[in-house]
Parts: sequence; C-alpha cells; structure tokens
Amino acid sequence: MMAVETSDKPNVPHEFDDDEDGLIFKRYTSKKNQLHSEVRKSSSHSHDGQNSNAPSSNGQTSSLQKANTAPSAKPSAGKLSAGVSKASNSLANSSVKQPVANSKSLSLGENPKPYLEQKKSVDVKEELKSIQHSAKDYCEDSEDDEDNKPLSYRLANSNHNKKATPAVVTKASEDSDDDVPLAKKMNRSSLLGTTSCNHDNSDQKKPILKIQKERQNGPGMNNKQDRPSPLPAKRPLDSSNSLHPSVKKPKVSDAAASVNKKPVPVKHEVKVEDGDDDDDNIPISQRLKKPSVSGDKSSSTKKVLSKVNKVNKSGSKPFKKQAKKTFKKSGNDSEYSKSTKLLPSSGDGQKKWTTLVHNGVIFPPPYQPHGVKMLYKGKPVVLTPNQEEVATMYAVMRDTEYMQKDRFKENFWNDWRKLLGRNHVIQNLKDCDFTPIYDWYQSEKEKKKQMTTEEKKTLKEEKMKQEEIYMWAIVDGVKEKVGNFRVEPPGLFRGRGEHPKMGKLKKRIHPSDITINIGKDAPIPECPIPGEKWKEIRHDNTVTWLAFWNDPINPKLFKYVFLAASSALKGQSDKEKYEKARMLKDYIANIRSAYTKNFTSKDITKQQIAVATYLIDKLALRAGNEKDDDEADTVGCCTLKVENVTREPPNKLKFNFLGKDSIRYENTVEVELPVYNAIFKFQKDKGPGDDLFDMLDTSKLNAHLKELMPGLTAKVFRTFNASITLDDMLNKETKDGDVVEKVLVYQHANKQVAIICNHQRSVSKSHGAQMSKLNEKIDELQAVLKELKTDLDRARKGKPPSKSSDGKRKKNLTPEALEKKISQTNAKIEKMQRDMKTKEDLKTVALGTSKINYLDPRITVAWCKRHEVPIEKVFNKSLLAKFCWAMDVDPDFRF
DNA sequence: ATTATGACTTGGACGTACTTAC
DNA sequence: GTAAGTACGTCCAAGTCATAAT
Repeated sequence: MMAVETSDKPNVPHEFDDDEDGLIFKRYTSKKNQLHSEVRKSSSHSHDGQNSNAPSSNGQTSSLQKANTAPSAKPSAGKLSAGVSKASNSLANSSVKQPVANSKSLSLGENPKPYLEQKKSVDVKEELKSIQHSAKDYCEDSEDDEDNKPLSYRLANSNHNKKATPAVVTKASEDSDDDVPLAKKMNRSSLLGTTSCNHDNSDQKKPILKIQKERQNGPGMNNKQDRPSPLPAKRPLDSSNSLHPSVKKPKVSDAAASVNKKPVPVKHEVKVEDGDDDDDNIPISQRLKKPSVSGDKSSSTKKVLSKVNKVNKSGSKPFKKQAKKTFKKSGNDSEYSKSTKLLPSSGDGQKKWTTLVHNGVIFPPPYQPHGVKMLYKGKPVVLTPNQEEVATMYAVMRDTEYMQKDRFKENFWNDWRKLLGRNHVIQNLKDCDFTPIYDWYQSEKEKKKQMTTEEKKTLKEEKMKQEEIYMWAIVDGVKEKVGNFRVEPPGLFRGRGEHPKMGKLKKRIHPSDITINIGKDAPIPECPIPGEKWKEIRHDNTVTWLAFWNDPINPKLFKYVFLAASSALKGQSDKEKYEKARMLKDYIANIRSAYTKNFTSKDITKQQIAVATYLIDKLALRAGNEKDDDEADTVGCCTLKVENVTREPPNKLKFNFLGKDSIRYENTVEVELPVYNAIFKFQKDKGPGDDLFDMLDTSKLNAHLKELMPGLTAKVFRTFNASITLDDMLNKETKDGDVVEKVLVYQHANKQVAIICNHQRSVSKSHGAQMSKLNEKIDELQAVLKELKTDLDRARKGKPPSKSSDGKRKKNLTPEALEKKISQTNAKIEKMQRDMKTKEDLKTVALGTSKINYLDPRITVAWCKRHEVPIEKVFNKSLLAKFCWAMDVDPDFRF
C-alpha cells in the first residue's frame, strides 16, 4: 500500500498538490522550517534507469533488472528546455543577451516557447498544469539566502582582493605529452594576478613559485603503473609501493596543543609579514566582482518550470525521439534556466528535513540456479544453489585482471570453501575448471544482445514499473529523486589496487540488515520480500539518508541510500561547499604568508603543518587520513612516506605515490628553498616507509586550518584551486569566436583542472588502433593534397590533370577550383591533426570528475551567459539537474 | 588525546544508449 | 545499416571530516 501512494500521502500537507501524476509538487511551506523560503529545484528529470540487462555479475540475469531503461520517454531532455523559462537567462543566447538583469520569470502564457508548442502531442495539458504549478512553486524569489550564513560573510566588502594565486606550476611541457602523468603535464601557470584592479598591489601577483613539472615517464604509456595485464585497458595495479609497507608509527603529538582552540577566524592573526619570498600578504586580491557574492540574487525570479515528468509509458519511442530533437534544438537557444534558491542551511543546526516520505529500497532478485556444472579434476561437480551462485561469480570474472592476483583467488577460495564444507569433493581451486559456467554466461550475454529492440524495451519498461515507486521521495513536500534505491547485489569484492580483501564474498543483503529512516508521520515502507522485515525504523531528521546497511565486507562501514544529486538537499550542501571555497579566496593570501613564515619554524609540528599546508595548497593534494591494515596502502598529504618524495637539487621535489583509488601521483615540482630544506629535515634519520610528517595527522592539520578560516579543511583547497583555475583560465583565454572555439577553451581549462587534481582514466583499449587509423587517414589526405597540387600546376599550364593512381580519368578543373580543393583539404588535415592531438592529450585525463565535484557551476553558467554559449554545450542533462541551483547566476559572477 | 563511529563526498570502471563515420 | 566511438548513468569503492566514546 504505501508504496504507491507516495504522492498522496497523508502526511503531506494539503498544499502539496501534486497533480495526479504526482510528479509535481509544490513545496510544502512549512512553518517553522526555514527552508521554505527558498525555492526548490525543480526536478525534472527522467532519468532512466540504467540498465543492466547484462547478466549480473553473478551470472544471473535478473528479470527484475532487465527492464531497465526508463522509458525515457520523458522528454527529459525536452523538459529541460521546456522547463526553463526562456527568457531568463538563457545562457547565452544570442537572442537574449541580457546583461545582468535576468529576465524574470514569465509565465507560460506570456512567453510561449516554441518548444512547448511543439511538444504538444503528449500531454500538453498535464504539462501545462505542471508547469504552472511549478512556476508557482518555484518562483519565490529568494533573495539571497546566504546572507545569513557565515559563509557569505564576505560580501560586500570583498571587493578587493586580488586574486589569489593558486598554486602555480609552470611547466613547460606541451600539452600533448600524454605519457606523462597528468600531474606533470600541466603547467599550472600562474593564474594569478591579472585582473586586479588595484594597481598598488599589482606587483605581487606573480606566482608564488613555479613548479616545474617534468615528465618522467618514457614514452610508454604507463604513467600509471606498469603492469602487464592481459586485459586491455585496465589500470594496472601498482605494486611498487608495496616494498615498504608503511609502518604506522605513533606520532608525536604536541602540535595539537596549539591547534585546538580558536575556532574563530583569524584573518588577522594570521597575517604575517612576509618572509621572503612571497607576496601574499598583500591585501587580498581584489577581483572584480560584482554582486558576486552571490551572484544569484538578481535572478531569483527565474522560475524553474521544469516539471517532473511522469513516466510516460505510452509510446515512448516516438516521444522519445521527439524529445530528443527538441532538446537539441533548444540547445541553441539555451533556455535552460531555473532558479533555485537554496536555503540557508544554517538554521536549526542539525535538522535536515521536516517531513520525509519514501518507499524504501528494492532488492535484487533471488538467485536462479542455472545447473551448469563446473569441473573438478576434469569431472563435473554438483553444487548446491548457494555454492553455484558463488562459483558463478568467480567464473564470470575470468577475463578480469583479478584472476592474476593470488590475493583475490585466495580470498575467494576461503569464502567459497566455507560454503562447500571441509569434506567437499572440491579441495582446491587449482583443480577447478569453471569454463562451463563461463561459457554459459557468455551465451546468456549473447542472447541478451540478440534480443530485438522491441523486446529490450519491454523488459526495460517492466523493470521501470517495478522500480518506479522507489525512485522518488518527498522531502518537505517536494518530490525528489532517490539516488541509489537498489540494494547492492551479492558478488565478489572488487577492491582497487592491492586491496587485502579483494575476492571476498560480499554476501546478500536482506531486509533484516536494513535500517530505514523516514518521517514520523510517513507510512513505513512495506518490506518487498514477503515474510521478512526491516531491521529497524528510525525517524532521524538530522541526517539525510533514507536507509543504510552494514557493508558486508567491512561491517564497521555503512552503505547508505541518499537522495540524488539533483535534490535540493544535495544542491544546498553543494552550494555551501563552493561558497566556502570562495571564502578561502579572501584568506588565502594571509594563509600563505603564515605558512611561508613557518617553513623555518623551530617547532617541528608547526613546520610540518606549514609544509603540508603548502603542498595541499600548491598541489591540491588530499588530506591523507590514516588507513587500516585491511585496506589498500595508499596515501595523501599527511600520510606521505619518506620514500614518496625525492629531493632533486637544487630545489625540486619529485612526488611518487599511490593516492585515492590507488591512482599514482607523479609530479616533480620546484619549491622554495625553505620547503626543500624542511623536507630534507623531515626525511633525515627515517626509513623509506616512515611517515614524512610524523608529527601530523589530518585532524591536527584541519584543526589548525580552522583557526585560519572558519570551516576550513584540507579539501577546501582542492575545490578552491580547481574553481579558481577554471575561472581564471576562462577569463583569460576566451576570445571572440564561434561557440565551438569557446567550448574548446572551456575544455582546455577543464583539462588543466583535471590534471591538477590528478583525475585519471585508463586508456581505452582501442586507443592505439584509433590513433593509427587517424594517421592513415591523414596520410591519405596528404597524398590527395599532393595530387591536387600537381594538377594545379598542370592546370595552370593548360594541361589536363594527371591520372589518378587507379588510372581513372579525372575531371578537368579550373585552377581556382583546384585551389579551393587544396585549401579545403588542408583544413581537413589540420582539423584531424588537432583532433588527434586532443585525443592523445586526453587519453589519460578524466574531465568528468572535476566537473561534477570541483568546479563551481556558477563559473560555467556565468561564462556561458557572457559568451553566449548554450549551457547544454558544457553540461549534460544530469549536470543541469544537479546544478539547477546555479542556473540563475548573474553573468558577472566570478569565483 | 586517541580511537571509533557515523555521515557524506569524491572517483574510476563499466555497460549500454546514443552518435558518427563509412 | 552497421561498425566504431563517445557520452551517459550506474555502481560501489574509497576518501574526508565531524563527533562521540574511551
């Protein structure tokens, strides 16, 4: 019962009028909750499910899971555009270039958008209805909510600050070097200084130091690690570090003492006269900013019109198509805008929501035995369904590089053996032959592939239908998407890098493992598995999770079910994250001068804090929490080992370590002498596996940072560095030109950020082939070019064209025509070469991560508005939904 | 002061849907 | 149309950091 009625839940205030579809909601204006004043984001989206038709890892094809894709009928795309009030800021559109003032929201009526008109067929009425609602709902204008927050503290005054200089690294390599680790490739050039209006300070802007990155890897392609893997593109696991297992040693702690107390900022306190080399002290940089403080203000009127689409089950196909088209088209006009104001989170401290309604989680289907017998010493073995399930999980991983790892096999064997029992026929893994199961799995996969689109669609719809109720939650009267409502299926643990637990059985999760969190007045979700029940029901509004269970691999950890990124709750905290990073801009100069001064401090703890902070600032390193022995051995700043940093006289430091996800960080940078000397001191008398910063840990470091700026922690530097780099590069490098060129500028900036953050991806297995293919094509074109030139010469002399290689006769062309062809061919060649370079360049760089997590979307949106680039050119559907709160930013916004 | 717990963000791999090239 | 290539979305592991418990 409860399931379905999400929308009309009793507890939902009546004002919550959802329409029948239940898709739109207005926000419940709760009294006390301050939340209400703001506008919520619209949710629009249809996201479809993903789909997994492929057999699940355990080899099953779950019927449940099959139908996945949501009928995307919903115009998701369409709706995006549709929803937007066009006028508002269309980002950039030519037609609308509105200066600062954004348009205000208009009601549909006034501004019918073409899109709407076209789309009529489906449910225009409903749509209108919903839009109306939404307009109403979303329109509230919010003024800046941030005023209340401490974060926004900067406001008005801040006009002066020169821009902070991010860490700058200069490097000279060209961008195209790909083989080099990301970090090394880029040059962080100084982003700084430039714009300041203040001439007085101008001199200071130079980069603090230039770090030079060099590439050390050979031409090979592995910047990452080297390892021969049978499998194509997987990222090799690195083993180099394992040589010196780090020993955790007790650290001395006294640093802490000073650290603890003052939570208050201290801009002042920090200020220091500068030591030698840096110029930071200067008043903070000043950058122009308009109302940037929160650029959003003005625009508040925009409405989000997007409506939630209902799942439209009918005719998805045509509809889909249409939607797509529309979307595209709208791209040009970019009418995506929405305003959303997020509320100040401050308020009641802990409270995250007032009412929360949802339907719980969905479980993977039970295991369906296939009965295929594996062989043991050449003979078929009968397994119970449980044993078979686990054997299948293993069989199916034959093609992965985990199969090369003894650790994986051993862990698997230990867990599987428990299921087999001591006296089972199967006494060791070596004599097991899983081929029959593997083959069965491959054929299942093939079958699936062979299904007609029609069949796939049906399955997808079926799945959709089953999952629909779980996809949404109603938070304070607003319908929001749930991020991960599917309980993780059982499988073999796939840890990254040299994870000690890889291969262990991740057992099936049952309702009795799950704790549900829901509003007090909301109906308790029905347990989807008959006869079983939830472990516990809570009504905790100080947290945002809807459900959780203990991680079967590490029971101390939890797996949570949260709202999707497009939700207001997430949007709110995202915005706060960026505001905090922006605040750092005002403090960075003083922070830099303070740590610079401490590079030579006699107090070792202070000195270590200074150097660590410097590295985090310059290199955007992660904090580096301590890890347990049962996790992969990776490090971050505070956990760097002596062996991870090599000094290269006179003043360079070469970093080489495995960071998060066992991704190698390799970078050589030039540092100031005091830093270089300090590192030498920290390494002296220690073994390779000892902690470089033996007096530090993340809590001491963060405690110290908090004294410098309220809420400051190590990760803020990463956000700050990434966003300011983007802002700076965009503003420096955007030239007049067409949209395509501007988008390239954006991608280039995005790439630099990815390099700074060391966001890598494995090289696609077909990369090499793709490159050679391109080369061949270029060669062909080059040959054509040559021939054209010959013909041109001949034509000028009145001779007929030469014979083409295949002997055919060519048309007689005038010299002019030939010249034109030549220039066209040249252009083609150049374009291909550029494309190739870009491709080669980006082969190991992952652009997505920074876009999703580090780049303040307002920078992008404002830039799009200023340069008339449709936002859809840089943000895809999910990003648009996730960042709906940033869409109405003022075009003059600067980070 | 340290460690343990808890909650939430960040990250790369993967599979598939969608596009583009031929 | 079909194969190749790319974009997108999901999955779930692995970080960060605050706070509670010792």
